[in-house]
Amino acid sequence: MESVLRRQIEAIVVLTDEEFQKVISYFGMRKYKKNQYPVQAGDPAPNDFFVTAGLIQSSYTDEQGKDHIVQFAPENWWISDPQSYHNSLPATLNLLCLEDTQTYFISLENREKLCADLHKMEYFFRKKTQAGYIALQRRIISLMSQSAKERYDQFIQLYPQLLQRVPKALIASYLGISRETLSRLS
Amino acid sequence: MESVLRRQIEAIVVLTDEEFQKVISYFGMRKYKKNQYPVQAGDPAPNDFFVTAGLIQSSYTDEQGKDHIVQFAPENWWISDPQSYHNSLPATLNLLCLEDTQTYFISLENREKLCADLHKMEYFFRKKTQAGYIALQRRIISLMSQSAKERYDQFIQLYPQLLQRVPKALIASYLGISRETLSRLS
DNA sequence: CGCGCGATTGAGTAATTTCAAATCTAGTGG
DNA sequence: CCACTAGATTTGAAATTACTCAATCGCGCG
Repeated sequence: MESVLRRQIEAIVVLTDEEFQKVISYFGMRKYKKNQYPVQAGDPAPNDFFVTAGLIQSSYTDEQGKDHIVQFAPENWWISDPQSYHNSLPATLNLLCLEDTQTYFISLENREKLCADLHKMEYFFRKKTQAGYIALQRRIISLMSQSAKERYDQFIQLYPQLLQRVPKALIASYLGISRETLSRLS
Repeated sequence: MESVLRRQIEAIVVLTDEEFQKVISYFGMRKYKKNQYPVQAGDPAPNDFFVTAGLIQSSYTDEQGKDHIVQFAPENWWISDPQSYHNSLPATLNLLCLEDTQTYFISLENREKLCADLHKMEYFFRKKTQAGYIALQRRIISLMSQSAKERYDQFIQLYPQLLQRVPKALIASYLGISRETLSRLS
């Protein structure tokens, strides 16, 4: 399963075996059962997770108690509460496993050490965050310019595999619409 | 005006005078008049702009011809079409100067050279992009969980100075609501 | 068989949009 | 100093979109 992480990194920077051993030494590995919470709002959120198997979601619970899905992270995705993680603040999001899940995780401290230690990894994280930034900007534009149906159709195009794995109510929440409205989209 | 850029960078990494001279050598400087377009959709978008004076907005024009403001960049802000910039693709956004504006800009090629040349600057850009990612995630949560009025109130809290400088119709567009609706929020 | 979860359907309601018209305001030239 | 204009903002009224609440349906599993 380390190989999944290695493949992810080597899509951006090539590593020698020794370098990858160094990289992996900064990570921890942890498995979760379905319905476990890797991070709970209010608690510390010291880790950024790379999912090698299973599925995690992050969500925000608003003042009215309504849940809003921020992200789904199946295999090969990274997930955290970035605000809490990067600023060492209590979590504002919940991370919840929607399936039995295996993760490699890295603390902020170790991430910084790793970046200082191996310049390639600083490049990797810079590129990865850039790509994430672009994706979020596209999502904002989508929320502002597209109807519920258009957003749903786009979601199907982008993440067909998630349709099978995630209850529609959660997809609706991710898209910013009610489960009933999503159900009525033909 | 270089000093504005230097202050921005030194909020994150400390530079010697020689290091800053090296940094600035990778940037260009350019002034724009109000209503000029530093980037136009369809054209190349080879530069990331740091605004030292004035105000630039980025916006997306949808299929119905409706404009959606993605970002405002007053002094001390960075702005670009990140998707086009980082992937060397034709612009999908427009950057428009809302005031006479002075910028320092850097091409993707120079940014990469600078990061390779001066490790501190790779750190700077990594941290900067991280902060941007967090801000966008907060904006997504805001769009999904808050009413028009709540978003407007939050905008006033976050950017009181922009209220004076930007027409309400553009703020409405940034918030994802119509100008009429914003006008009706007391 | 019956439970429980997820998905659907119906009806009424709330928020926001659209289109149109009116009003306000700052800057300009006479 | 005033009239005028262009841009910005506000207001009104109808239409649309999506939400909420409630009830029903479907189905896999013990």
